[in-house]
Amino acid sequence: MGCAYPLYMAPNTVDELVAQLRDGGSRVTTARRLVLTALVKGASHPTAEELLAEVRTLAPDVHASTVYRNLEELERLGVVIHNHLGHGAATYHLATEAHGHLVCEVCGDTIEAPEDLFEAMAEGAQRRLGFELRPYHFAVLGVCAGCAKLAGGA
Amino acid sequence: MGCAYPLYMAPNTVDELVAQLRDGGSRVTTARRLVLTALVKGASHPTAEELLAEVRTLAPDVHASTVYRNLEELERLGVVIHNHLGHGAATYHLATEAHGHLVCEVCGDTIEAPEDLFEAMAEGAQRRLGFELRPYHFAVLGVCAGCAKLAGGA
DNA sequence: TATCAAAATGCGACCAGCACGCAACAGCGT
DNA sequence: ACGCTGTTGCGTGCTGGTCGCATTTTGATA
Repeated sequence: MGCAYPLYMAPNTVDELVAQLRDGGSRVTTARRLVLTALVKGASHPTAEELLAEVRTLAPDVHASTVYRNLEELERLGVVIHNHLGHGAATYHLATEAHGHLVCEVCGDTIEAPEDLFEAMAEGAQRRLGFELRPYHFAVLGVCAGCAKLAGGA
Repeated sequence: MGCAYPLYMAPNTVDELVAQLRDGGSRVTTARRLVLTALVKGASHPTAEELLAEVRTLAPDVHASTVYRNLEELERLGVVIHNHLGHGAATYHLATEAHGHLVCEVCGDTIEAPEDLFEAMAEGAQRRLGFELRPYHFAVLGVCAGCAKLAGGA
């Protein structure tokens, strides 16, 4: 899997991401550039389908499988990361924006977890089970403050 | 894969689970009884499909959708719980055996997490974000001791 | 023990999300 | 500008699961 490690602090313009593509030996195509553009400019946790829609606003003939394959390739190159925020489609973002997610099971809201939230657990899992946590790939679910209040009050 | 965790010896006989069904106002059918039997006697984290196969060894005509609907109903009654151990199909177990899961992204092995592993994180999420963790529904992924050793050595 | 409404089942159609094989096309080193 | 080879569009297929509907079964009541 992994190639290069995600940089800390990448300016992440489309041009720079394109350069990463070239460095990785991949070709730069219209569809690919548009996928990257959508990732840079679009909403924060887009699904493949949302990215496709975004891409199609500029290039209506791009096919869904192209987006899937591009995302796969971009992930192989360490440019993007996908994660699973509960049921349903995977979501994507730039690798430089890696972070854990807390997802509310009630309202579906996604909170980006503070860096250090997983630390104690990661340390415990490592020490006690030899298990190296990767808490970014799958979200941790629960109930957000707002929904907990509603449920408690009702 | 050996799981055999010392649960608190829940007296989950099929008969008792059937009684829970009756108490909940549901009817007791052959298919339902067989699903419960498969959950009690079968492997530790069966998917719906595996349960179906198990059920069909005794009642070959049971339909997949029946198993899905039964699992849904059993969950509604609080008899079973499903969780997601990474990609692929959901897995089911009796509600009395609720526990978190650590799943190895490399070999797919499932470790049942010690009760207290999530405590610090749950406390932190609660205090800092008002987020009430429910770490049981979705597994936390990572790399198990064996696979980490292989990767490190190689 | 027979009756009967409601619940559950079998069956197939259908859905989302995604992977894949293949022929045509296009990027880019030369 | 050429040609190798990576990429695309398109259709097809797969897994995991849901839904509508006609038929069967359950279990409360008579």
